[in-house]
Amino acid sequence: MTESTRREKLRADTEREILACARRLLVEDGSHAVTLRAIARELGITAPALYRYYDSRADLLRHVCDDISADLAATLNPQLSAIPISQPTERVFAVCRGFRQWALAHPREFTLVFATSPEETGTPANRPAQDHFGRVFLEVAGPLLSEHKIYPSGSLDVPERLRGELTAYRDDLAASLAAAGHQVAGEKLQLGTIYLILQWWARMYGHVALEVFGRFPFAVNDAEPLFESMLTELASVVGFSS
Amino acid sequence: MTESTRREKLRADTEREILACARRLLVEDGSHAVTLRAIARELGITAPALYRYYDSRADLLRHVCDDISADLAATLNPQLSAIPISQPTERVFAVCRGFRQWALAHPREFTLVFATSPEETGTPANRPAQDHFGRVFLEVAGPLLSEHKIYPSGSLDVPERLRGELTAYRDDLAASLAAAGHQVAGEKLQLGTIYLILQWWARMYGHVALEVFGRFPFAVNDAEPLFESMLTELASVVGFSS
DNA sequence: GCAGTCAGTAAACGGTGTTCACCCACCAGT
DNA sequence: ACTGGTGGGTGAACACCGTTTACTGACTGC
Repeated sequence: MTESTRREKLRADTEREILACARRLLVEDGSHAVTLRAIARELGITAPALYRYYDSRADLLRHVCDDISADLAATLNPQLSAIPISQPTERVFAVCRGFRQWALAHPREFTLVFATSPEETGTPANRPAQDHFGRVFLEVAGPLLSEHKIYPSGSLDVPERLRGELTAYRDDLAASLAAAGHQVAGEKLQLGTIYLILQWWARMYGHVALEVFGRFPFAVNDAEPLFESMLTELASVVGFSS
Repeated sequence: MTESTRREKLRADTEREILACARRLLVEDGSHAVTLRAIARELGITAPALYRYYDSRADLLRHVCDDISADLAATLNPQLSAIPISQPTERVFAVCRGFRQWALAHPREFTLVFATSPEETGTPANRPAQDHFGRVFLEVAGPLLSEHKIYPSGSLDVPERLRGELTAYRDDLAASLAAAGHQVAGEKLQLGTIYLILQWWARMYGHVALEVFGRFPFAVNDAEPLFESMLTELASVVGFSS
């Protein structure tokens, strides 16, 4: 952002150019087409020059991932702002629908960011990667679920073995929400809430991934009704009729 | 199976050797290591010789996929046979648990078969690929859900726009079940049942994929309780307490 | 025995990621 | 204004890769 010297400005420029070119190649021809030589060719430089900017192809792909998830968050946030905070359910729905729409419209980006095993890109455990989206999702789902402090309707207790990890995550989430301005009364974020968020995320992820990959057990031409009914069902689990 | 001539026997042998070698490379070093030259090197032949067996690397990978899902089915079926047909719920649970266990024990195989976008492997739309598993799952879930002819507890009607596709799939499934010996009274396979199976599959897939990829929104060391509670919840949706 | 089939080979083409030595425009300091 | 260093970019090279081509040579069916 704050490039003072002339050199730094130029460097930042070509860095942006590299990422943009990589994204274009990814979108148009798939991740296998994101090639150091292809990028260099397009920028009018040679492949080894790219090593001044990234340690390796894997490193470059990792940055492309970050770039993509930042874009995803930038797409979701405006849709979110259009819905008043007083309608948290609608906000969560907006995020979910937005995520699905984005994934369908950007299948290759989705695949790279959300459906590539960490080892393929050489991702070291906990990259921020999809965290940009995770934050958006959690910052919406968190308030929704915490403000109405609802336990799963099924009266499910949180499995004993999960309590420890869920507790750690609750603290992490609470801190992140506080840092973002949202004030959530600490105790309102119950473990059951965290538990629900996890299940919600797994379910939405499953649907979207299957739809993007066309891996439903039979050819589904239009999975939107399936998605919508999942949303209303999820909402009803939390205690809303939609 | 039935190789009559000597030549055919030899050919089938080296074909098995190729697949075995490819699988080993996949498991040990990831799919990027499954290389025609590496396979040839290991078999003591040269790379172009492999073209006598497969049209291309993509074609070979496709056969590896089939090999893997056949193995998956072979792993699941015995676990299944150990549970009497009179306990369909336990049978479905066994398949689900077996699938998760297999995926965790074979992350790279899982990734290749279940989480690779069709275009990467050049898969032409509807490969049997994961169908081997799909069949096992459906042949268990189908009877369970049809015999007890339960609608989703949430009283959800099947979305109008899905009825057509669900109907087509019901007929397909019924035919496949009949072919496998299971006799399912046609009308018992209600659309709501098919609908449930779809959601069940999406949910299980989502959980397993997230777990294999380590993409839960926070570091979950042991997701088994999460998985188990999902199973009991799914069962309760169908009307059983477990 | 002969002709044909077919697994396997060698060589080549164009592509890849990555490393190395080098060049040279620019910038800071005297 | 000269100088020395920093750093973006180059060219050649290495070791791979998938794939095609023309060719060999052993086995097979007649």
